[in-house]
Amino acid sequence: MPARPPIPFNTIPILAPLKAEDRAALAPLCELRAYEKGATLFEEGDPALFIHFLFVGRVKIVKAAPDRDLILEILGPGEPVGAVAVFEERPFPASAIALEPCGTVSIPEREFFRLIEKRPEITRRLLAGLTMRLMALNRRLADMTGSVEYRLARLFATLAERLGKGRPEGTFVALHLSRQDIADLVGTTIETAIRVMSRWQKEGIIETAKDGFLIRKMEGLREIAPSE
Amino acid sequence: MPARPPIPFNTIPILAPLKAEDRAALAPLCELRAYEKGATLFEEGDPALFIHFLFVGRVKIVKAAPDRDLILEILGPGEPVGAVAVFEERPFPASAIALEPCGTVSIPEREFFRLIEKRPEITRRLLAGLTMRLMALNRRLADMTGSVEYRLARLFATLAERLGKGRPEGTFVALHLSRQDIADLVGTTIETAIRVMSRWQKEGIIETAKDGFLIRKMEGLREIAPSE
DNA sequence: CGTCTCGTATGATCCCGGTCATGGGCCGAA
DNA sequence: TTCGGCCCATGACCGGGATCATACGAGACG
Repeated sequence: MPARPPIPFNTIPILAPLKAEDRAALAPLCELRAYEKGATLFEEGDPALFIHFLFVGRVKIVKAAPDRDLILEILGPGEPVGAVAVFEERPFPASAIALEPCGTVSIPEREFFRLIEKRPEITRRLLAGLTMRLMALNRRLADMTGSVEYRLARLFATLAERLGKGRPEGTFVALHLSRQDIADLVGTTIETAIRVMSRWQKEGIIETAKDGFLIRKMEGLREIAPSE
Repeated sequence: MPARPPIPFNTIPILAPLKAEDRAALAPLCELRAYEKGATLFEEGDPALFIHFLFVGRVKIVKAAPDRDLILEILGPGEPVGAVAVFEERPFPASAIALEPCGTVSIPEREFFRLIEKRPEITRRLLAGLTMRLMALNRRLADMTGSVEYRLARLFATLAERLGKGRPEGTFVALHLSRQDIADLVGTTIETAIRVMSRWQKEGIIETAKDGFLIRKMEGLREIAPSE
């Protein structure tokens, strides 16, 4: 067996509390995987044999809706991917696709169960993570009733909040999303997404860069979608 | 101190595994509460001081959206109400309103934490419940992109699945919902909800009774909303 | 170099569904 | 009985956004 790269436990909050002995026991059972941009980690309907933990890159969780698709969430480094499916012992209810080059630690389902059996605090962390996602989903569900422009404004407001960097010209969100992605996030068509984005571009509210978005006028967004 | 009615632990799956001694310790700290139809258990923004467990009746969880309201879920006997807010130590993110006369056992937040501290299997059950709700929400979110008729068909299909009784004339769902409730569930206005419902009535698909709905043609619903 | 594909952009058209208005049945209060 | 609410129902109107069609720039590749 060739030398294996070390598992980056410390970049994964849920696994960070593991002690050295746990890590040593777990490490040989994990797989380290790399995915290119656009690659599929798993597809809706696949059996959930592994739980994946992202340590680099971002992944979108996509559910195929009757007509068009919908992006349920975007996960970043440190987050578990496909945890609920593994926990429920069901096939994945949605697909996971790499938005950027990604790396995951993938733990076989059986090992994962043994792990949470042994370490209750992991369960606690999972619980905390799930409740947060539940509340976020609740919000999104409620937001889905507004206009497309409203939903888009919300989207960029929360993106800016979660991963925006302050800059002299405005707030920069270092995440490339195609117009199609944007449309899938707010549940609309690519054309309308494009229309709103180009209008905002003209109005100097937001600007699309090669590797992300520059929000020039946060107030512009806020007056479209008064944040609560 | 007057004699207190016994706490119906056994009707609440999450609390059922408690042993006699736990129950004896917990009982004096719980409150038994009764709510009339239409009464408010708690309102969006209230501090989450109690976690409630329903043992009779049904409750709707409503979030006030920018323009109209949206019913996030409908909870029945045995289910926890407001668990996530308590767990996150935040104010309730939505309101809970009794759809029918309801009874709850309400446990003070502190006692609840002490409980899950002591009994890890309760945490497990919570986790299982949350993941199920998460998956249900995911589905609903994806469904929100379809037409109103599609969403309504989905609504009644899942209602029939969850609490429908077989009858010679069709499937009966013993749950009274006003047109406004129906509209809030699928995120539309009362008028369109009424329109679709009366058309379906004419087409002999569904019928509104005093105390619920009678679905005469499940196939009628299925061909509008092919269930996965 | 052409051309093929992919993402972006924009206009024309049409329809679902939101809004406004009106009316009817039912029930409890005066 | 009459009045005032509340819920259900139906019609007229109009606008946001989906759909269809077309076009343009950029990178990939023979």
